[in-house]
Amino acid sequence: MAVDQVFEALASRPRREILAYLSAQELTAGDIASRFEMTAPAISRHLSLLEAAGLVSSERRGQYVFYRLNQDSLVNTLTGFAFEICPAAGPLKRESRKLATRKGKA
Amino acid sequence: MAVDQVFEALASRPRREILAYLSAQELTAGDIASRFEMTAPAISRHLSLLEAAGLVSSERRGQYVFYRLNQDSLVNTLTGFAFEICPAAGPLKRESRKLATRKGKA
DNA sequence: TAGATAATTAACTAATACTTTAATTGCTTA
DNA sequence: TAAGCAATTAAAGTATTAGTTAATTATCTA
Repeated sequence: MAVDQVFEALASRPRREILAYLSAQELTAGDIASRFEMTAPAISRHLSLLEAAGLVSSERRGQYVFYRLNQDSLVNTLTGFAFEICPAAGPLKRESRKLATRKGKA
Repeated sequence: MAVDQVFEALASRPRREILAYLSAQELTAGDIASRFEMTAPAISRHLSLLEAAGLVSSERRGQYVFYRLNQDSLVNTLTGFAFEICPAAGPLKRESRKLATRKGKA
């Protein structure tokens, strides 16, 4: 099950920070590495893990490898799990109401 | 930040299964242990970790210690993170629509 | 083609996490 | 108070993870 890999991938602050960086824009492996106090190989491993979990995708363009976030994968897994554990409770419902409202306004 | 502990806690299949069991009803440590092929001390450690992360609460009643799920804590953290990474995207929005619809019907 | 840059893989070390058995604590009841 | 069950804590071993440096692969450019 991919859920295992996703939660494993998320159990690391630097990996979650990488996802946050990628939420704004796609970045090269080097771009990402430069944002951390860690060597490039270490970042490369984190990226492999995130990709294996299906949370990011990579594409080589010339010398560079660009990484981008797979939003759906992340959101599907997290909300899927949240709904499994507590079907329709609390803050998520509130969030949804907010979203629904915004949609109504748009 | 509690987020670290929550994601750490979720990075374990048995711990996620414990949460799933607790989503239906509160259970004693022994009840939970009996559902796994693992010794009681091992389960006890998993429970401690879940409690430290704020995902469950425990209460001793006589000989027994009852555990229950802290739904809000789980949902808050997961949706908080999901929204941080992708503000209003995809399946969560769909989920919310579904919820909003159900609410309309109720 | 040779040299330089980007990125990954390999090999190794250090730190963490998981599980087990054994010992301990808390509560109940005969 | 002693015996017994529930649960946790302690101690110890094993395995996994995260990080480093060194070597390798891929691409670009002079």
